[in-house]
Amino acid sequence: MRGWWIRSNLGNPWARPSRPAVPTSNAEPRAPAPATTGKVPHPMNAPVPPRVRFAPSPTGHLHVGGARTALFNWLYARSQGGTFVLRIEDTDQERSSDESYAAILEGMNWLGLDWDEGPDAGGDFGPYRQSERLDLYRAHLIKLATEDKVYRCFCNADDLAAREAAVREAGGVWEGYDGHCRHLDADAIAAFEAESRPHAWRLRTPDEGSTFWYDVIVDKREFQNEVLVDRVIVKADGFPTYQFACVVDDHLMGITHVLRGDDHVSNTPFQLLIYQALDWKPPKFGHMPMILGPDKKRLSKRHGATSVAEFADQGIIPEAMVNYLALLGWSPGGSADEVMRTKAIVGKFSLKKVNSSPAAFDYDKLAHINAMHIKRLTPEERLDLALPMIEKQGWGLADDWRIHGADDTRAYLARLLAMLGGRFSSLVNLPEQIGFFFTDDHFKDQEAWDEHVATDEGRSRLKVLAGALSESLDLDAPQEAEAFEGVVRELAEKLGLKAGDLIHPARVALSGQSRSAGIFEVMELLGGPRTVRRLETAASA
RNA sequence: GUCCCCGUCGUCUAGUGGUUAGGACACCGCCCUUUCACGGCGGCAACACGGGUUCGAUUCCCGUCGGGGAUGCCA
Repeated sequence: MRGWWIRSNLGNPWARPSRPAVPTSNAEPRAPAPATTGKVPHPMNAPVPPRVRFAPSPTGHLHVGGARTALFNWLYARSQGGTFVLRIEDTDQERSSDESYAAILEGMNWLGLDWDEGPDAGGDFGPYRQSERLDLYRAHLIKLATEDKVYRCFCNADDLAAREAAVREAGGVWEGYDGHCRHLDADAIAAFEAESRPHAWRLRTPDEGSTFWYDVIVDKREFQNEVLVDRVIVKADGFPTYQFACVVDDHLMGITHVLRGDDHVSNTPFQLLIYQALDWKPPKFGHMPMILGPDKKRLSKRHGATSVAEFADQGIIPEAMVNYLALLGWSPGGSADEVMRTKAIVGKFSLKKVNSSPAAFDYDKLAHINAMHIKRLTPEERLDLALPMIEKQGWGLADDWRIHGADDTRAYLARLLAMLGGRFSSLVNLPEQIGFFFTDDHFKDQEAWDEHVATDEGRSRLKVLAGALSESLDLDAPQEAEAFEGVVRELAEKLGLKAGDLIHPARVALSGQSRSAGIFEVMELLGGPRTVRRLETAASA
C-alpha cells in the first residue's frame, strides 16, 4: 500500500507547505520579449539567456576554488546577458554558520561579483537559502515516496560502520551503501516506526545500464549504474542532502547551466538519476578543472593564502584577483594581453575556451598581475587605493612638513605616488616604501645603514653634503629636484668623488633603505629642512 | 582497492595531421641608470613514455606511467 507512506509523512512537522506556489513544472528561463518587427527567430533557435548560480555552503571563508567557480558562473552570465543567482546551501546544520555566510558575501562583494538573485537581493525563485526551502524538498520527497522511487533507511552510523568493518575484515572493499534497507518488508518498517527509530531516505538507483551526459567542458562523461549506490537524499534530521536539495533547487530556480568544480563530477550521475526520478529535464553541466597548489598537490593553507580575504590582506586588489583567477583555466587566446580589467574579461569570456586540465596556483604570477593592475590604474585610482594604507598606519602630513604644492596628506601622497611610478606595485609594501615621508620613526635597513652611513667615510660625506645644501640653497623656499642634483654633483666633483659616493649614503640616511625612488626627487618631496636635518642626524649618529 | 578525469617550457597557457611549436610568470644576460623597480633587447626552457593509424603525428586510437578527484545521513 503506497498510501501508507504518505499517511506517515503527513504527520511530519514540515509536511504542510507554508509558501506560496512556486513553479513546479519545468521552469524554463524567462524568454526574451518577442520581437514585433523585423526577423523573428524561430523559437527553437532563439538565444535563451542562461541562468547560472553559485551555491556555496556557509562553512568557511570564500576559498580561491569557490571564488573561481563563482567567477566563471558570473562571467558566463554577464557575457551572455544571463542571470547570476546566489544560493546558500546550508543544509548541514552542524557546520553552517552566520559568520561564514557573511564572509562569503564579503568575499563576493570584494571581488565585485554581483548577483541578480539571492538571499539578500530577493528574486522570483526564492527563498535562496536552502534551510528556508525545507517544505519544497519535503513535497518532492513525498512525490518520490509515493512512486516508490525512494525508501527508508533505518541504518544508523554505527550499523553502517560495523558492516563496513566486517567487509574489510573479510578482505573486501566497502563500495558504499550496501542496499541493506532496500527491501525491508512492511512489518519491519512498521516495527521500526513503532519504536520511533529515526530514518533517512535513499533513492533507488538502477543496477544496470549507464548514466551519462555531455559536459560543457569535458564532452561526454559516463558512469556505469552498477557503481552508483543508493545514496541518502533526506537525512534523519529531516534535512535534504546536498544531492537532493541541489537538484530540486536547480530545477525550481530554472538554472540552465550548472558550472561547478571537477570534484562534483561523481555527484552528477546520481543527481541525474534524481532528475529522472522526478521526471525533470536536467540542466547542462560543466565541470571546471581543480585549482592545485604550486606543487600540484591539493591546494591548502600550507601553500600560503587560500581565502580571498587573505589575498586582500596581502595587498592584492580585487580586479587583479579576478584577472588571475580567470587565467586559471581560461585564456584570452594566442598572444593576447593577459592583463585585463574585469570588464574586458567579460567581453572575451567563453565557456568553449575553458580548459579541462587542473591548474597550479602561482603566487608569483598573481603578484605580477597585481603589480600590472596597480601600474595601469589612473593616478586618482592609485590614490584611492594608497590613502587608506597610509591612514591605517596613523600617518598624515605634519604641519611643519608641508611642502609647496602638496599641503595636505592626499595631495602630498599624490606627489609621492607619481614619484614612485612603477615602484608602487604592492599595497602591503607601500608603508615601508614611503613611511619615511611621514615620520622620522620609519623602517630602517640596519645592514644598509651600517654599510653606507655608519662609517667614518659615510658620516663625513653626509656632513659635508648637509653643509653644502644649506649654503647653496635657500632651504626655506621650496626647491626642485634639479637644484638638489646640481649641488650634489658639484660637490662630488669638488671632492673628486663619483656622485654615487654621496648619493648612496644620502639615500640610506634619508630613507633608511638602500633602495628608493630617485634621490633628488626624494629630497624635493622631503623638503630642504627635513633633508638637511636627516643628513646631519645621520652624520652624527 | 574501485570508478572518473587530466597530461605542451619549472608554472599559467596558445596551437596544428606537415609550424623555426607562439605568448606570459619565474630565471639568466645586456641596455637604461644614483639604488631599486618600471621599460627595452636577448637567452634558457615543453609536446610524459611505448605502441599503433597515417606518406607524415605534439595533434587521432590503445596501453603504461604520473597527477588529481570521488568513493559521507559534508557540500
